[in-house]
Amino acid sequence: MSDQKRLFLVDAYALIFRGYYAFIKNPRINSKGEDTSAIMGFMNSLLDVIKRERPDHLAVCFDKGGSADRVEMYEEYKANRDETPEGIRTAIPHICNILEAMHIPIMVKEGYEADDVIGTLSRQAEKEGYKVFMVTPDKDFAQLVTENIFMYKPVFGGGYDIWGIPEVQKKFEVESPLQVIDFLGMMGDSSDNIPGLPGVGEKTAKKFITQFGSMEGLLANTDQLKGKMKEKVEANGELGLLSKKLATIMLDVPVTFNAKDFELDHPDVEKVKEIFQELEFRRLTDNFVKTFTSGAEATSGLSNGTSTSLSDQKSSSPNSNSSSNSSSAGAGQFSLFGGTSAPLSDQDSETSSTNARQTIETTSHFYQSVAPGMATTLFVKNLLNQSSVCFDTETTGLNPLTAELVGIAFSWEAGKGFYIPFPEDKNEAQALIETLRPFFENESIEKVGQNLKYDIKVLAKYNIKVKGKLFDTMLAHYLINPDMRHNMDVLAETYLNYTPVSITELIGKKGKNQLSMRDVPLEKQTEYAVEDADITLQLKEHFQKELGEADTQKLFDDIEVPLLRVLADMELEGINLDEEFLNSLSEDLNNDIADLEKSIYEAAGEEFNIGSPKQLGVILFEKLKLVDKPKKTKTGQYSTAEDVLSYLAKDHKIIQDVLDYRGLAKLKSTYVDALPTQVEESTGRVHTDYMQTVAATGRLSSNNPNLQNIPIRTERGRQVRKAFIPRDENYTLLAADYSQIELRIIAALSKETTMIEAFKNGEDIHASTASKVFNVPIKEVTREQRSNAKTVNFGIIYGVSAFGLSNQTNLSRGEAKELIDTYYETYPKLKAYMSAQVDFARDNGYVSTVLGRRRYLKDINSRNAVVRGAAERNAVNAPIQGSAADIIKIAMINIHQKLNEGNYKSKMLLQVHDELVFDIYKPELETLKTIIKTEMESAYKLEVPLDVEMDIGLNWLEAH
DNA sequence: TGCAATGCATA
DNA sequence: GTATGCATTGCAA
Repeated sequence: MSDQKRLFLVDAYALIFRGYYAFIKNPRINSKGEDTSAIMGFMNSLLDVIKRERPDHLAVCFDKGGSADRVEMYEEYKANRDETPEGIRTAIPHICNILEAMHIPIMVKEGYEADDVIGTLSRQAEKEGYKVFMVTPDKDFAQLVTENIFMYKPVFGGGYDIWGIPEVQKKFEVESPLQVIDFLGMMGDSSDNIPGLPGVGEKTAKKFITQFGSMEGLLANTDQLKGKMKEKVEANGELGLLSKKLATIMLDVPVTFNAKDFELDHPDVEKVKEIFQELEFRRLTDNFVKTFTSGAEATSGLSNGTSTSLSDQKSSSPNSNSSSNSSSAGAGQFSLFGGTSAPLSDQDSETSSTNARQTIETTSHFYQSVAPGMATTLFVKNLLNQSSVCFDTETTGLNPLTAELVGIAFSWEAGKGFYIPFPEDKNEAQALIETLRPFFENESIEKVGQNLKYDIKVLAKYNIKVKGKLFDTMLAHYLINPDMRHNMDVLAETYLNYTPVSITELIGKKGKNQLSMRDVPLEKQTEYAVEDADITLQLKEHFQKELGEADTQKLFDDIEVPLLRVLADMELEGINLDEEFLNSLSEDLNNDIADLEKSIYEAAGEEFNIGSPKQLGVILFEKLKLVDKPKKTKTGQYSTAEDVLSYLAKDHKIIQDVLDYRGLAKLKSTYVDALPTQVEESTGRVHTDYMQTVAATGRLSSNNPNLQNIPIRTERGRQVRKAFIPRDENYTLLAADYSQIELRIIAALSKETTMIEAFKNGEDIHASTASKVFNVPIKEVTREQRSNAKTVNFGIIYGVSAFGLSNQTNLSRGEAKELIDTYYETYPKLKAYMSAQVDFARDNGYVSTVLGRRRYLKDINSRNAVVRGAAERNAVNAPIQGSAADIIKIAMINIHQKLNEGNYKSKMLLQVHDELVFDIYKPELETLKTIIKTEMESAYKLEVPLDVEMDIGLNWLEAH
């Protein structure tokens, strides 16, 4: 019924708080020093609701004097609320004045909360045939929802959710909104200090509601519960019922809904303007006047007209502001580009006398969109005459497998660029990209971009191969300074003193209301996209010089840029996942986790959240007092980290159970349950994203999902690897990994002949080390000796200390020190090499890998021993880890090339630091085994041979 | 909602 | 002791 009268009831404090905190980082202070954030925030929300909904009836409800009844029931009710912030207390009188001037009724009742007032009024209005909307972000109100009463819930980033019965049912997993009370009662609410049932959180509460329907139902049927949970609930029945009462919104407050009073009529505009002016609200005054004068249609119509004519004016005379008398073909064609052109700023707006960063507003530029048809044809012709062009694709999302092209920006001259918008229709878009194919596939035009891997992947989906020389500014900067971040905004600010238009300005913050680039007006798209291309081009000029200075140029041309194409192919390829297998694994884990949970609760004597280190610490060390002097973390919590607990595990079953629980829970949530959700719908495979510029040592990293940390150490964990399977029955997985590559590198670099010989003779390096440091024949080395030697071998790579070593072994600090000393005596050159690295870093401020990849260590001369120590360990580790990364990158590039040249069906799928995984087409197996092994082992020549182990199998576990 | 702290998976 | 990414909890904004 569209003619049903609508009443809006506004939860004042909730909106005031929300508004206040929205400005918390940047509070609104007027010239009198008053903090007006809360008023501003609240008025914005109120006007927004009025403008959107044009309610017939509206009232604003406040709390007064807290809830006497609730405090009587439970003296700690809301006791942990902080005092109302100053900025909010001072706002209240102003808000009341404004509401009065707006002729909006203020509903309060001493001794009741706004919830109760709203609850009561909404029920009364419903009886009189109204549709009621409760304007509040507070989920507790869900209990009041009926067929005619709705929640009108503001969401972050703008807009509202309307919760009716179906939404509440879904959200809380209840049948009736009234069960929300039971839900809140069970789970409790820390902000209102409603205790709830101990040990019951959101998940358990939902389970109980489904099972028993209500708090009373639960309490009457505790015989159906088992173990500790049963005791716990039985013992706390009273508390449960009390919590439920506290959570219940009252419906019998002595207030009356009087339709006449609640009518939203014409406000005293002058009075409101006066108050706003006093508070120094300019925008809000305009907003208010627009909302309440001529009506919405007229207002928005007017503003549209204005903005259109404005932009017309600007685009009509683009050349007047164009930065340079652009050379060549470009200039002559402007008149043909019938599309919109981004506005150009006039320099007159007194640009920075300060050091303020330049922006699009303060810089002269010529950015233009190119219209379809003849203009585009001419544009492409011009494009093909260039020798180096920067381009940047704009798409509908971040996932290149699903993202559609919205436009492509081009720039080949600083301050100038063009934008080709793409139609939404797939066929038309494909037709348009075909006209650009000659450019992208031209071998002799250099392509410049920021994070080209992304653009290349997007274009690959349109069957476009990007050929020719590449210059990726992100990669360039990664080599110039690997420790910094490399996103374009930061680079522009650092190197060009320029702040680009932010993406959030265009499409909003991420979340519900984020727009797609497609929804952005063409003019804005053009500005944003061309600016990116322009800036990237300018950054290239900057970085090109810096690259030339060291081996960095070679690293860039021979390693990182070629690798970018390899990674793009691997990511597009993805890997096949056996989802059914993971699902069954998940069920097994579930059962085992439940068993452990039960056993832990029994030992603890109560239920708690095992996943919370905080709660666990209290149970273990305060309640059970398992240790005299528990170790604390730096924040003062009890440490429940693995190494601490495993030390205690043999004495206390509960600790072993906790460790097992953690292991299984981690396994389930991070791998078994998460991986199937990462399968890409369009390909049916899992596509990780390799980050080429995050690891300061030169390694790759993998995310969404991370396929470089799939478990292998524990029996249970490694089962996950069974889920990674070949493409189909014609394929098999092959894993090839470098054996001991880091130790081989350190042996070679240090020229430690003893160790080099051991590698040359193909000895078990850890046993060999043990035999030497413990002075026993290699055949007589014990398991423990080998294990300790292994730990030291690895420790060396990381920069050992006696402390660290004794922590990792069963050796005492003294024994550890002795072992390290003997180790250095055995391998004196190794020791010398390490010192030399540190000295080099001290003198030069950096260390480098075999290929000259640098890592700068600014703390190497720090007076702080801890900080300096860390830098010294980096000085030792970075060349080792980084050289290994260099070597496998070379191997990847060469193998990729061989696979392409030979037109093999087999594909390289994954890289895990020292391992490569392939989908091998069975008929190609023998040939490729040779190629892969050869390429990996000969990727880089060291004095120590590189050794690669390979295996094949029906899944990644078997292949390893 | 977003962030810090904690813990844990890999090489 | 090196290098990462991510799930969860609990609190702040």
